[in-house]
Amino acid sequence: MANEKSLKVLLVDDDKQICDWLKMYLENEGYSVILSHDGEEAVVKFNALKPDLVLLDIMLPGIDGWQVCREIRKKSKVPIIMISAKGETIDKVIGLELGADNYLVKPFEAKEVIAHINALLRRVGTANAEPEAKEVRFDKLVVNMDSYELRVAGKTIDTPPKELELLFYLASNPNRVYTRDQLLDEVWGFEYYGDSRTIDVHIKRLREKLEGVSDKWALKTVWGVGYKFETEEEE
Amino acid sequence: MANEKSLKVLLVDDDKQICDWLKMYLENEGYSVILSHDGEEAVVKFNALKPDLVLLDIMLPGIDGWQVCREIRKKSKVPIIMISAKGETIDKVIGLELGADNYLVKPFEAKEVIAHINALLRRVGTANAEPEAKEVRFDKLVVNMDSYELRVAGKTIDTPPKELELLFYLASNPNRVYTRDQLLDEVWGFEYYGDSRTIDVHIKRLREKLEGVSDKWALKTVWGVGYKFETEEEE
DNA sequence: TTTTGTGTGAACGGATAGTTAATATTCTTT
DNA sequence: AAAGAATATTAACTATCCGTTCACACAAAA
Repeated sequence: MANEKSLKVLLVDDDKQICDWLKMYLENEGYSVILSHDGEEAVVKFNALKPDLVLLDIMLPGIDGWQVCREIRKKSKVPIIMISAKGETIDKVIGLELGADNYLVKPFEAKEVIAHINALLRRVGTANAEPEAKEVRFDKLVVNMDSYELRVAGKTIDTPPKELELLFYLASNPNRVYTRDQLLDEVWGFEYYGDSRTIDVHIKRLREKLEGVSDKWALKTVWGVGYKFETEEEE
Repeated sequence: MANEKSLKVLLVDDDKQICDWLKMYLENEGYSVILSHDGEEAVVKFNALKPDLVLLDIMLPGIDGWQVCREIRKKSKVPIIMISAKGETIDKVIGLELGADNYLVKPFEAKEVIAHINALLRRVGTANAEPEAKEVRFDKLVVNMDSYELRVAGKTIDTPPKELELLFYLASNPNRVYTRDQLLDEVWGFEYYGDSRTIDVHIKRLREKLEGVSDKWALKTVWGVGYKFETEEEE
């Protein structure tokens, strides 16, 4: 059950009371919630924050929910659930034809909304199962996290998971220094508590594997700070 | 945008009047409709006819809609919309948690149902875009899921279904690692709860059957992660 | 030099996978 | 419907891997 969801939900409704109420329930379910009380702002926040799902009221000051839905659909297939006090069939049909995935009529219980969100994300999750290959490439180096493979000069090198994850993380953000604690948080996981010298050992083993392969990049120590994947390449 | 691809909808409801009424509207929209008035029959028809979407009433003679939903979800991710006169939140939540994609409360207008069907199929459509290949081939290996046959170097090898399904799934996405949980979700069905060690045993038996056949591919263990079908072929 | 931080090798121990066999379940056959 | 066969799952045990820690050597700053 790998359902660690810190998924972002954009909640758009001019009724601030409902917003706060729903926000509480959603956060309680493990979602992080972005609030917006008008259409303009909703579109801006959507573009900026790339939420994983949108809860969209129709009645909004300024541009209405229909319009927001249209705007979002121009660029994105993000799951959209419309929520509205208007329960007429024609409204539902319009909403769904505009590209919404569902239409819930107020008033509703929080449980219901959450169940719908979960169901929709479950459906989408399977659909978008494999977006882009998680892979970084530099001169003679390929780290692929789909196949958990490290290839150096075309040759596959057997590498334990933690080493690979560490290398992938560093190489994903080249030239940026990370402290040992940051690496433990990011690669090992937030709740992990252990000796930060573990990092050193993994770095050492990676260096052995990558020794003398290329002069275009390297795992560098930043004394007193941490480690970085250094490169001059543009990739 | 009436997509004229004659998608099959399985409509399960014991109320024959509603069935006929909905059937008419659906066919008018270009869907072909399979009717079923009880749970047993629904499951049988589902397995036999592989509909593209299921409309499922809860109140049924014999096994009820919940049970039918569970049965279907054991094997398939087909879109399911529950339709019921019961409008309680708890019913909706249960339905959605059982794996349904949506829940509509009777009475409703046909337009609404159709809009929901279209919306859901639109959402799923992106996923099923690729016509599912029922056969994968690699050097000396053929896995055919129509005939449920495994052929190795031209020779048919008797293989139990689960083993074959597992191999097929892995080989369909070569070089990609799947955790045991993912495999249980994808091959066994997402509502399945079981010991992930089961996977190991199936892998072992597959390896016995495939041992030494080709050096162009292999079932590989990725330690601490899961399994993958590894190959360098372009297929 | 002192102090603090890093490199390195070895070793321990827990987590993970392999394997076999027993049990449960499903499917066939009568 | 019951018995039997085939398959799937679980359980128990073993083998192995690799993540972690420790100790000490070494390097950099002050």
